[in-house]
Amino acid sequence: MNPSAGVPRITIAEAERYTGQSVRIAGWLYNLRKSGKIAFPLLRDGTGIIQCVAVKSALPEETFNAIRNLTQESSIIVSGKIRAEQRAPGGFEMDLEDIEVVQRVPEEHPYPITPKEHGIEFLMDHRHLWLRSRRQHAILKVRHEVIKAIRNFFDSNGFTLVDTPIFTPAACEGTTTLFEVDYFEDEKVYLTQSGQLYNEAAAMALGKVYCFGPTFRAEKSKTRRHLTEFWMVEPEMAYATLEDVKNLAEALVVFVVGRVLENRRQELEVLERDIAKLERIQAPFPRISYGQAIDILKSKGSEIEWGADFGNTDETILTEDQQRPLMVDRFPAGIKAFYFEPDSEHPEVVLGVDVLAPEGYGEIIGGGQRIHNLDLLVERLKAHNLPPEAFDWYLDLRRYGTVPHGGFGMGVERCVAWICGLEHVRETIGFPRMLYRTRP
RNA sequence: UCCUCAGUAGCUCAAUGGUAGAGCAUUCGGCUGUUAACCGAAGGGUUGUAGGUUCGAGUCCUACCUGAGGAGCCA
Repeated sequence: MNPSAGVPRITIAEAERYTGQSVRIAGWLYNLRKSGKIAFPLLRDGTGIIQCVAVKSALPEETFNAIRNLTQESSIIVSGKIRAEQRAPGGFEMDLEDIEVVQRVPEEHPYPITPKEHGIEFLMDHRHLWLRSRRQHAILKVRHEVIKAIRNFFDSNGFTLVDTPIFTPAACEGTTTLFEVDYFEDEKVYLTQSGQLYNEAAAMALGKVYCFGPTFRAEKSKTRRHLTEFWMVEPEMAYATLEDVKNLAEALVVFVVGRVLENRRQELEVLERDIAKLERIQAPFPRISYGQAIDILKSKGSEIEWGADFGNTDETILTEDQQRPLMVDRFPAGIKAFYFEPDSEHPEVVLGVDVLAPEGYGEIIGGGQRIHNLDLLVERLKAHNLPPEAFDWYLDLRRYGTVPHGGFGMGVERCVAWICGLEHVRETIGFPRMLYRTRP
């Protein structure tokens, strides 16, 4: 009979509430410090880390030896009494009374990720184990909070979730390279790069909608800001103008950052994020036009000319002295997708907006107002060398009760990388898919 | 796709063209309050691959492979 069988099982996050009580905790050995007659196993269980104390004189010899001989990441269930302790990290520790070793990691194959430094190649090869580290744990918790906040924001602001297809015929926008997939006999489909076109149809049915799912880009981008598979949330609103889109994007970013500050402060501290910088993320965000951005870039020494898209260094220059995200709108038609509504006062620019995160994190949001006039849309399709017959259903939306409408897409990984203050988006998702990495 | 850099013990890194080393990890021994614990000892290597230069190559040259950073493209 296990003497601790009747003891309540708790998580480390709840430990403080059980001070003075005997409990059981199931987890993994994070680290073990030991001397001849006392040992300090650190246990993690996914909710936190707690230090246990095993004293030789207080335990059966068999139990003490089992603890002393534990290896890193062995799965164990411990029981003992929770006690406040100044010397323990976190302020609480468990006086160990009994231990059940679920699996002892054999020393012939010790846990590869030691408490010392590792290179990125090694860590990425061991991503399935790396997730157990304190830092990766914190990032995934923040990611979850960001996603939860996004859904809360839209759900409580009158939006309906309408999932859009992953398999799509041909190009959505005709710009980026897509992943091609065999679809039964003789047919090719492509992995989605955006749900926007479908969202436009859904918005005409439900008013305000959003889709939230994975997005695929077959671009051979090899930078700290790119994944081949990433998550994007895309709201779309009927009867909306560029101004409405900008206000929505601003409100979303403020809300998401606020939620992370409210619920994930501890994780931000693990990540050593400068929290003061996040606390400054309040409306209103600075708003400039593309033309003003070009003037600023030129005044700061950039070679850029009107009509060109921003490079990464341009984005950095624009945001380097910004404390809040920067909104840039009214881009030349030539550098944006076919569906952007032209500015009625300046037809050479379109009503698109990009939101650039501070601290050099680049574009986290892109969107704008869509063309609602049928003839203009057909004209733009032709100008972009896209076959109008491939967009028959999309053009229908302009035949049956067309209205001004718009929306945007926000990249979750870039957003999480910015909020967490990470060097690279590859750490913001459980198992990143990149140009030269699809395992594990 | 292009440019740059790197590849040495399980991991992180040293080594003037001249006997391949250290810390961590692992094993053994010591230690009753440790904080990436500490102290002592041991085992652990076809220096990414294939050629070449040289009396002699981890080091120099060529090609290739793998990875990283950046550019372009994009969220």
